[in-house]
Amino acid sequence: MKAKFKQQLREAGLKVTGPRLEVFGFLQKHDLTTVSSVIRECAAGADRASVYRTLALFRKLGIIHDVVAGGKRMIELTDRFASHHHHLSCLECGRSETVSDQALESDLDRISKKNGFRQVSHQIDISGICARCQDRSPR
Amino acid sequence: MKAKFKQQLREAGLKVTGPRLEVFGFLQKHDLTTVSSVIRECAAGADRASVYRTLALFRKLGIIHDVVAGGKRMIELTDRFASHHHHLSCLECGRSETVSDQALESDLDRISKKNGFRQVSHQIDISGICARCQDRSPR
DNA sequence: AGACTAATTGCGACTTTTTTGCAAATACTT
DNA sequence: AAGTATTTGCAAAAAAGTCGCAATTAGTCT
Repeated sequence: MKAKFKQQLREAGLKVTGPRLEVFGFLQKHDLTTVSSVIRECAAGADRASVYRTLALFRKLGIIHDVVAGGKRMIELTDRFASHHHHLSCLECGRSETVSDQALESDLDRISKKNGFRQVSHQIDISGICARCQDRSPR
Repeated sequence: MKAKFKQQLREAGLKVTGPRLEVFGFLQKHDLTTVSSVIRECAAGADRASVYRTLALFRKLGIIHDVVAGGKRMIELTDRFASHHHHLSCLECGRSETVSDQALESDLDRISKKNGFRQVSHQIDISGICARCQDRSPR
């Protein structure tokens, strides 16, 4: 996966640099994360400004995308660098579970086609209370 | 709809004020919008700080929620004040179309149940190229 | 209608987040 | 190993969001 990443950069005439590897590595370890986490955790290997520039670049290259999970803005690797999935976000504990569902995917395709839309990507976030939190504070 | 809004405020012991009406009215007119648009367009009737406070309040009261459309962070009225729907966002022209689909909704219910999740809300964004933009710049 | 009171506003100062210019450093080519 | 275009870190600036507080206002009670 890291090889594919390097290849994509080189094919675009871009350099494989320390900050880019650092940020990419972090994103691989923490699939769903925030900009401020990346800044904080990559501080040793990448200046704040470089993190912003790197994230902007990754976005443009389709390496990451922005999503909302549990009402908060997050970033994560796109399907090319992580398996396609969606999120169930718990509003109480903040954790996000990952789901994949074929029927869901077909519906989204059908809807896109019906509207003459050429789909590039999609994202789904289900917010609610996870099983564990329901047990802990029953209602 | 505006009556229901006023009622909700009063029932919560909150006042119906100029800024709140102004912001609510703007949100009704521009379903999918951004914080900065609200600030800009409501400047006459609400100070920047009041807009932030008002939006925070609306969020807490479940009057608005944050969504991502076409990769950008937007806000819109929740289902109670606008009919439930999702978005097809064009990455080229930036416009968003609205869709409702029952099969999709059932999928989300099924997925939530399967994971023991008590669903509170969900959001979907399909990003791509709309029919019009495909015609204009064919590929 | 007028007075009372708690909620809300606008303002300005402030913090946080994001962007930008530029000289120095670095990755890649030859 | 040198050459070059890209990228980085830094510092400064712009943009976005927050907060305290005195003044104002909506709703209530007479």
